[in-house]
Amino acid sequence: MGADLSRCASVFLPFYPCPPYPSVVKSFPVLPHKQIELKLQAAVRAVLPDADVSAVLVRPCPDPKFGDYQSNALMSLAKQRKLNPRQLATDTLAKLDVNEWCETVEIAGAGFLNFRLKVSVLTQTLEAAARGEHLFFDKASQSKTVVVDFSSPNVAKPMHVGHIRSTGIGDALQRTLRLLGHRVISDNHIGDWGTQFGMLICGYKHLLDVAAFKRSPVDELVRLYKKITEQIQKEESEAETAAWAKNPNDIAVDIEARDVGSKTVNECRYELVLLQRGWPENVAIWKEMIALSQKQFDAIYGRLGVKFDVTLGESFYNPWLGEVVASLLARGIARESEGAVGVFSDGALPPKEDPFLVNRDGEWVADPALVRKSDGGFNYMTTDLATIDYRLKTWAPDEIVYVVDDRQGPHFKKLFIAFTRWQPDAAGKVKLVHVGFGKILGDDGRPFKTRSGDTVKLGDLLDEAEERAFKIVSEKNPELPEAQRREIARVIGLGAVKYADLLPNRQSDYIFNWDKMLALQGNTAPYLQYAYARIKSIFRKLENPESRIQNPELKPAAPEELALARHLLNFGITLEAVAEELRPNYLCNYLYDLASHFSRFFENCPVLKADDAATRDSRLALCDLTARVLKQGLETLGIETVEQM
RNA sequence: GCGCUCGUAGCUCAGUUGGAUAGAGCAACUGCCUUCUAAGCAGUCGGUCGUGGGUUCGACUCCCGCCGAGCGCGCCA
Repeated sequence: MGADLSRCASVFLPFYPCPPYPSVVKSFPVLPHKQIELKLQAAVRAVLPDADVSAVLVRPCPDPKFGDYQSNALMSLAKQRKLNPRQLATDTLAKLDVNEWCETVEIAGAGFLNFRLKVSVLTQTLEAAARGEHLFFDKASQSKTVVVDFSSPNVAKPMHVGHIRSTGIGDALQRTLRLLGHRVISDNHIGDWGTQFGMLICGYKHLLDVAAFKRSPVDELVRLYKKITEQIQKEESEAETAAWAKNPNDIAVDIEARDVGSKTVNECRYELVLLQRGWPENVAIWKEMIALSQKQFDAIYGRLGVKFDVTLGESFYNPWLGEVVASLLARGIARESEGAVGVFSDGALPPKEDPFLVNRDGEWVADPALVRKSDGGFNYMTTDLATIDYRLKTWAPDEIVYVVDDRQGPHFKKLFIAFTRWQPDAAGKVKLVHVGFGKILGDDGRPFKTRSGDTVKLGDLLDEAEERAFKIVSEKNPELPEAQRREIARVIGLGAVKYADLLPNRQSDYIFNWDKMLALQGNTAPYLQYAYARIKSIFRKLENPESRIQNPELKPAAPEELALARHLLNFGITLEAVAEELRPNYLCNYLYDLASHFSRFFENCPVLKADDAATRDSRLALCDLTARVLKQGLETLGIETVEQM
């Protein structure tokens, strides 16, 4: 890769289509809690003109007996300023006029403000939603551009269970951000470059089973990789044994012998060099491997309904890597050490927080981020630096989000600091975020494998999920035609798997369990889908479905109706929290609560057989709104719904 | 050794700027299908939030010590 393509990256950038900026119509917030919040912030400013009111928030009450919404911001504000919290609350209340939306505001406890929504406001908000004016969330007041980097499988390897987390979380995040009106570029940074291609090409040239390769290319590549690895190990240990026999007293000899003793290792290195220098035969083989792997990735993404705006693998950045290292050297960010080039600590941070230092036996020693190996090859740190540079120049994002395993935390810490030192101005304009997640473990607490010790392929997992769901669907609804049962099973099975992965806090490891992952009871996707299907069933039994919900009047009166209605209004708060903290599980829990509220309503409040027409129409409208939020919420998690199940 | 993450009910996990009596699912037990889908609802049982201190009007949440688990720590990604 000798050509100097890289003096000014932007000149050479190929064109990749990416989503346009969404048109954001700035309007008054549709949700009452937001309007109360704005009023409250104004009141606080009136009392404390220099206060930062961005943390003055209005949240749902944990217990309805306190009211609908609360703010506890005044207590922390009072604490910071050593004021009496109740006095501050009283003063703020004097400046606060929320009569338009609330009953009398109460000061409670140490200084909580409790707001109780007027039923008329609740009703108006619901009716506006029923007319299609909103769905309980506001678009972001400021649209951001966010690059979401997720999934990133490796070429020549099958996607396995380990990929669900990055893929599922990343997809849910991109969907959430888009829903809130942000401009998202989802990028699949696939692993299509690296030393393993030396081995793969070597295997391809000598050991390829053409028929097997045609049948299942990735499986054959995995076999080749294993075969070559075994061969190398065998040759190395033979060389080592021979060397020991010859020279039993020389401790160093075995290491050297291993290194030069394997014919295959040298062949692999040679093939890698040929590839790196652009030898046509090797490049063609490499490209074929990528194309065939991509086909398999696409099959999985198709099933999962995951879409990427761009797929720019590691190799895409090859032309810039030399320039990156040269630039780092020129600016004194990196230096040479033992033949390699690395970014070292600049001493700006205390040793404990400095990712470029590591403590060994009480001494802080250098732990550099290598950007060029002593053999001249580049490291993934180099690629990642080039990638940030490219993304900034191409899309000018406000944020780049990496949905990657927590174990790579130290790498990202180094990467972000290295980039900031390299390009301080550019770095100041972007927020770089590592969205880490825990491991999937087996029952034994060790990384999850099949009984035979292999990793579980993602495709097999999805098959199993659909199969299990099909059995249940067939038990529950034997009268449905098979094609429909298959389709229901597909939606239920995939939904169960995705939801089970999104529900736990992403940071924690979780123990994989088939029954749990494919469970169809309790806090699971099928429970939410079931609530949706029950609503749809009501509408199927209605004579004139559309005519009844054109411009309905909402009269929530029963406790179950009111609780359901109030919960609908919290959809937006939840979506914002997901986008802010990049945690899709908040949405899972919101939707589970929504479905629970609906189930209670469904048990206690007859809809079609309501006492009078007005109540029936009001309840129908409430059902319709619940269905719309459930569908939208599930869709935002990447989960489909069915009309009947 | 050093660093990071974590430790909440028998099991698997939530717990939204530090906030009001710590929640759910599974498992166990008890009721509810001639009324819109029982993949459901109602209820019982079950926790000194690893442990000992500290900060605070208030701590599962923040700080420190200890115990226990997992992960990471120069030329793989």
